[in-house]
Amino acid sequence: MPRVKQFCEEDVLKKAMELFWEKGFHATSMQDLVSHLGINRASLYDTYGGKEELFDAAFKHYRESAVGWLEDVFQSESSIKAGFKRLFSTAIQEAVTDQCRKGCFVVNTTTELVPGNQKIDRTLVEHKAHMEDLFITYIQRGIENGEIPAHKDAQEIGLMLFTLYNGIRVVSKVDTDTKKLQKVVDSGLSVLN
Amino acid sequence: MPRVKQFCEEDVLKKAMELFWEKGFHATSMQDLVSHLGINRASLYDTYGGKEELFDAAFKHYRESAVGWLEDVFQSESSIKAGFKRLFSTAIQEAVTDQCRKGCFVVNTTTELVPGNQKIDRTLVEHKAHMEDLFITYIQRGIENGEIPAHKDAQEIGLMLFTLYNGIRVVSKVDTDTKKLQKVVDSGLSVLN
DNA sequence: TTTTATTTGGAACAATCATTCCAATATAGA
DNA sequence: TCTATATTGGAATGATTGTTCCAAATAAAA
Repeated sequence: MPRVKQFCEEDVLKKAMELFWEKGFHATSMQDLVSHLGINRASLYDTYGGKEELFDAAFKHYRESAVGWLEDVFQSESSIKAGFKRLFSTAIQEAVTDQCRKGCFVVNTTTELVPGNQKIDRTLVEHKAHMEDLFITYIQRGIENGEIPAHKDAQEIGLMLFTLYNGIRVVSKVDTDTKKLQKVVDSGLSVLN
Repeated sequence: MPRVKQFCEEDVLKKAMELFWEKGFHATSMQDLVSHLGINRASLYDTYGGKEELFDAAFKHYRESAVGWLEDVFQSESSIKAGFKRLFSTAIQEAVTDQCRKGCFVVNTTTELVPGNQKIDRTLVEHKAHMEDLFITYIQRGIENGEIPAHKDAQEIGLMLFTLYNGIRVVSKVDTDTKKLQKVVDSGLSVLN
């Protein structure tokens, strides 16, 4: 009768996420996954269907935790500028620290799989819209409470900072010079003044 | 005795570049290349050695034409701001026009193959340094001739605009809304004032 | 314990991968 | 012409791809 999975699906997704994140969809083989997930090949197909579905699940896991974390940051920081500073400095620290140089899973997937199947395309469009909305709404809040000059265009600045964020995830894969990356952030955030 | 290639190597490189650019290294098969380059499989191996060497050659072809084009733009435009505007608006137009949504070959390669073999890593580091130098020197020129306020930090702005440029190449693969992309550019270029 | 559901290891599959080889053909210079 | 080099089509290589299947083992529910 009703039964419970004997392996921890969260752990499997986490490890699958790491693999796809580091090597990309095409360069990650099912053999890689079977070797590292700690789950049998048959169970893997039984649970997820196939490589593409497993990728979708792992990618979704990444996006949800990334968005959740960002919402936390934007909600918990005392000022709008502090929120953005923490967002960017975390990205820099992640890039400098991570030995694998994985970068951002969303950016990697965008450049590898777009344009691909419609499902991935739609997912990325929706995710981008959600992220932009978070950025813009957050800036709007800063304008309303007087932290950011009222004449500023929240959408314009929000879109720019989101784009810059994506750029940082790219360039920091090649060059992890913290000082240079910090200059990029300083210059970018100057639009908030 | 000395002999001349019977196929045009420039055309072959161009077509190989298009394929690798669009689909990436791993997703492009030798069969794809043989089918589209108009050159025989044996000749291909005879001339380049293998898939990786062919990729290197095609990637080099891209970088050289891209850098050459950028140098032209920066040299020919009347003002520094006009130079950057043309750089960015060309990127936007390319993103909006291209049905394949190829994006930027350098960005795609960075996210797909870093960290990979040392050769690619070194190539990307050198290319980034070269591009940043072009950006920074160009801004420095604007400061010296009075177009850009003297108190501005050329390196800081140059690094930021280069990073933003990379970001645009990413986000424009997902969303080709010209107005939004133009806002990103406007906001980014505001640091020159 | 018996029953039912889940996981396992491993074999097997057909397809595709990058690469090599070769005999035949074509093209150039002598 | 003759000779040397290039290019061709196609077969063959061995490795790896994603996927399916199955009998044995394991674990939970009855």
